[in-house]
Amino acid sequence: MKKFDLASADARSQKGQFAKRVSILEAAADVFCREGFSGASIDEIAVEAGVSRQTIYNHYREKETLFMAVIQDIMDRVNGVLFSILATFPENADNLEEDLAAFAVRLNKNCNCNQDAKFIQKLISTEGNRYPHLFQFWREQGPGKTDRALAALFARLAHAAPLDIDDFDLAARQFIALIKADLQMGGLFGEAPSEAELQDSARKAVRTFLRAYGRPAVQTLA
Amino acid sequence: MKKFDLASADARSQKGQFAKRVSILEAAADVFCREGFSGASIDEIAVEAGVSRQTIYNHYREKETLFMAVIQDIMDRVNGVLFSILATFPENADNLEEDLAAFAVRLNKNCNCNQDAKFIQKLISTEGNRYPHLFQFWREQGPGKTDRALAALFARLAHAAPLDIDDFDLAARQFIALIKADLQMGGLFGEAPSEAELQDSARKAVRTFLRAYGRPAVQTLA
DNA sequence: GTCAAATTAGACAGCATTGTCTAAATCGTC
DNA sequence: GACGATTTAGACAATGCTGTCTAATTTGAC
Repeated sequence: MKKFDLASADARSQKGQFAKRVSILEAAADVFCREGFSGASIDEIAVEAGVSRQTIYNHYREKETLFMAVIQDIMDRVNGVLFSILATFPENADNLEEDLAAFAVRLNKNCNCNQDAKFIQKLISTEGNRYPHLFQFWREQGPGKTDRALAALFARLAHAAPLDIDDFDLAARQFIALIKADLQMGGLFGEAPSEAELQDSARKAVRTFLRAYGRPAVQTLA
Repeated sequence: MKKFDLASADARSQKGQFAKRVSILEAAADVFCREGFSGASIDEIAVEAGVSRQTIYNHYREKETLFMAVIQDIMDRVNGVLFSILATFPENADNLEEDLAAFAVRLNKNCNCNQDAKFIQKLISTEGNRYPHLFQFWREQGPGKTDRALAALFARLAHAAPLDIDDFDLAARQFIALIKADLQMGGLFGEAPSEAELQDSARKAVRTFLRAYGRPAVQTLA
């Protein structure tokens, strides 16, 4: 919310049609997310974007086009962030618990407690039935790909770390489930968790994960 | 969807204002869930309930009253089912994995893949911000209470079973997270999982849970 | 069968919204 | 400063929705 306001204030003061497009997309995301597709009015979006209604109709032919554009825009952004974070998955066992917990914090912060991520999650549940093809795509490109990618990363890690995993896909899904366990309740509209809570929650999740999947560490023999 | 249709068909053929109230509540639930609060029209609800629009206004003064009644109705039902299932939590360690998995299946089937449960989850995310007090209530009476109740049940079980749990609340949250791990993606609008999938998923979740929290079973000494 | 209560269909006002149109104002660029 | 493109404010028709009203019909109980 505040993020969008600030951003659109920026855009409002900037020049050029590009800035207006951005401003509209952000305001639209905000309003669609608050009110749902039918509840959102173009006028409201226009006001929040600091733009006239007609401008919106100039850029996006109709309400549905705008909606699609918003979804597409945010999906791209979320996916980009997601895969940049997957790239930081630990590769060795030097500080396994530490590294996995830090990774979990990054994942939660940027892909679960994120404004964009909340938006997608919410819109999936509200308008998912209305636009099956769009969300089919999201399902395959987003969570679907995440699970498989994470499974591969665990497989790689298992070479370097004392992990006893026989089903990497399952382990990946369970890892994700565990690190989200404490965030579920706050859900989509609660207050965002603090940094400390994120750290603590991730640490506990990883600890449980490693108790289930970690082989007893090889004791230093010498 | 089909469930509601059948139910309202029943109600339509029955007599009495009670049957009409039920029929209206069910149709309203269906339409609110499909369309959201603003997207749902009273006319649509009336048609689906097999009832005239005016009758709806007779029973529930306005749209918002009807909405509240629907939520309240479903919340009661969901909570009832939920606590009846919590009552079936295993008490001893005779068949721990088996019993926990069966419990997980019951929980998933009746509290996660349920029509009512989906409804509440969806409405929480769409209208949660609009009616904070209502959903504050849900949050405390629903998931909040579930977590604590389940924590107590694990504490009781730990007396009889070889479980190494130091934070029962955490374990309860993680148990719930794990048994939902495979259902997350299908999410709110995908096809319902088959019985076999439910069994399999629950079994794997419980296995991981017990690998994390189960002490190595005491070998029969004699 | 009678009578009161509940239900129905339909008309209706009031309002919000979408999307179009136009004429004026503003912007970016040269 | 001039000119073409963009933006703006506002009016506008069409539509759909809520909630009220009424008059006719059906239902349930006696």
